Amino acid sequence: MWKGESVDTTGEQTRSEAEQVAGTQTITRALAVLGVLRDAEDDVGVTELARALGLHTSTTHRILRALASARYVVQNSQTERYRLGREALLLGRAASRALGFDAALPLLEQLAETTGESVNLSVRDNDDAVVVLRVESAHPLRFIQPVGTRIPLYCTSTGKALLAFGADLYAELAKLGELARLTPDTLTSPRELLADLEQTRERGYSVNYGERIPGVCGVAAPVPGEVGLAMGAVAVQGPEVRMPGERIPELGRLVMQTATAVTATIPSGYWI
Amino acid sequence: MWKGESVDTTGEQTRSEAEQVAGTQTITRALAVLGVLRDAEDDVGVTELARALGLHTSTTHRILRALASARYVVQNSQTERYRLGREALLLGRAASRALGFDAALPLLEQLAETTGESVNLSVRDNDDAVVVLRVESAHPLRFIQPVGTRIPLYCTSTGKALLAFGADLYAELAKLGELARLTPDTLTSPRELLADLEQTRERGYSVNYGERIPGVCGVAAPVPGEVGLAMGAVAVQGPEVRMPGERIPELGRLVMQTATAVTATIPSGYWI
DNA sequence: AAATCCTATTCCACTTTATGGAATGCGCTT
DNA sequence: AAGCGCATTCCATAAAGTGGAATAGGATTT
Repeated sequence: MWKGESVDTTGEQTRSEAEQVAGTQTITRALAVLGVLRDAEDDVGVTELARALGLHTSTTHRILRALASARYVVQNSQTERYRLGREALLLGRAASRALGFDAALPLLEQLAETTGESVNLSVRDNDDAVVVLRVESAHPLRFIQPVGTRIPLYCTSTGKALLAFGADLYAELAKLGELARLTPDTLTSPRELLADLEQTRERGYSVNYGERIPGVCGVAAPVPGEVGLAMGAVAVQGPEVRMPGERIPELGRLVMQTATAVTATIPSGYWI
Repeated sequence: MWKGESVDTTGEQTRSEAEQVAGTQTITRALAVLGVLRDAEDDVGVTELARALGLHTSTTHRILRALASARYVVQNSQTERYRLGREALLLGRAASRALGFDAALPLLEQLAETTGESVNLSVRDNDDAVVVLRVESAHPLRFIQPVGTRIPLYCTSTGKALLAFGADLYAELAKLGELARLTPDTLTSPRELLADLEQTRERGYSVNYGERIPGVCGVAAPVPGEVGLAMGAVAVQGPEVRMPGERIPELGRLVMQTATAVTATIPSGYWI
């Protein structure tokens, strides 16, 4: 039944995620359902959800009912489709407090005020970084990156800070694969990137000058964890016009200062 | 085994919650674990968690491993205890967006600025209300109520708005039980409360003048849902000194206006 | 310093629980 | 009017989670 000799279209891409943890299939599936809902732009139907995860509609429906009865998801009474619910919201608030992000926010706010630019805190997530906390610049022209945004490692200040101050730099570089050219300034050769990362290590902060999005710059510093490796990164981002070359060292200094301060707000013994 | 002839201390209080949804025991248990972690002040150990839920440590541990491998919880490397993790945070952000709270926030912010007082949006949750969105007053002396706070129905502006504009007023009143006297101004008789609620219905907004906490006042209006009943309430809260009697009608008008505007931001077809 | 207690964690036979094939009913399109 | 796609329900099957028991480590007590 599980091998699925009758079903041929689905049940192939799911394997890699689902087989991570043995003995807890149901929970893993439920969390996968929440994950799809999290990334969905709009409401999702049972069939659509089942297809995305390679599950049966029957199974998916049962999972959704469990989640709905706990109010982690809500069902649209008209379309019968689902989206995240109230309890998911409250869980997030509690997590923000538990992980010390509530305490880190004022530090980011101060950095945003001092520099006048958007500030965010990101952490590593598999092959990307993901924004977990942010403060927006007050300028009409500002850089926006909502919480939850996934950003590539090789062409962003945040990503380069995580790489440069993470474990196993060379292994990481080998894993990156092709460095797609996103702008004329993107570092597309491993050699160039390595040189940039070594410079980042020396300086203590990373710089991105339009390598991912033309006209957008960033300066980032690692948030040191228990063993000294980066467990996250604080970045200041804004348009090139407001971040001329001569301003970078000062921004670097400020970002490093904030990143170090953020460490103290994050409960020790954890690796977010 | 499930009846537990050997185990006698646990497994009694759990029944009521766990038996709600049939066919999804595992998920319900996992969500219950998340719920305990959500409400916990500090990190929680496996045994403690198991005891709180009437589960076996073995089961609890397996659930935690599943949640941890999806990063919904993290384990302290030193104490081996657990707390909420990064994915819980991101889920909350997505839920906030999906439920339209991101859109409602600016409306509350404007009300907070206009009135100078703390503002929150709350929804009904079983026998209480729960704060889902809030904006704090800028005053040094301000009323603070973090998101997730549970507040009683009978002695708060929010709660009275939910009661007065909810379904089945008389059934609700009967369910309330004893109206504990929290302050000299608490309405402790059903008769008084009913009169207040009827007045609330006529006015369109509810008023709490130190009925729960001495010196703290609130004015709240219902957020009308699809069928006209309150699906939530917007409240302005502050110290008595800044909210004299003659200011109440104006506050009521503003709160009603905001509450109505909030309705438009919440996706239709849902009942948060 | 040994003993005791209380942890988190692992293992594995058992059986409860989730599974998914099939069927239903509804609404929309062909 | 038939056909499709959807959410939903049912139920025999077996796979998955369960929990008793055992292990190992740390902290506190004797």
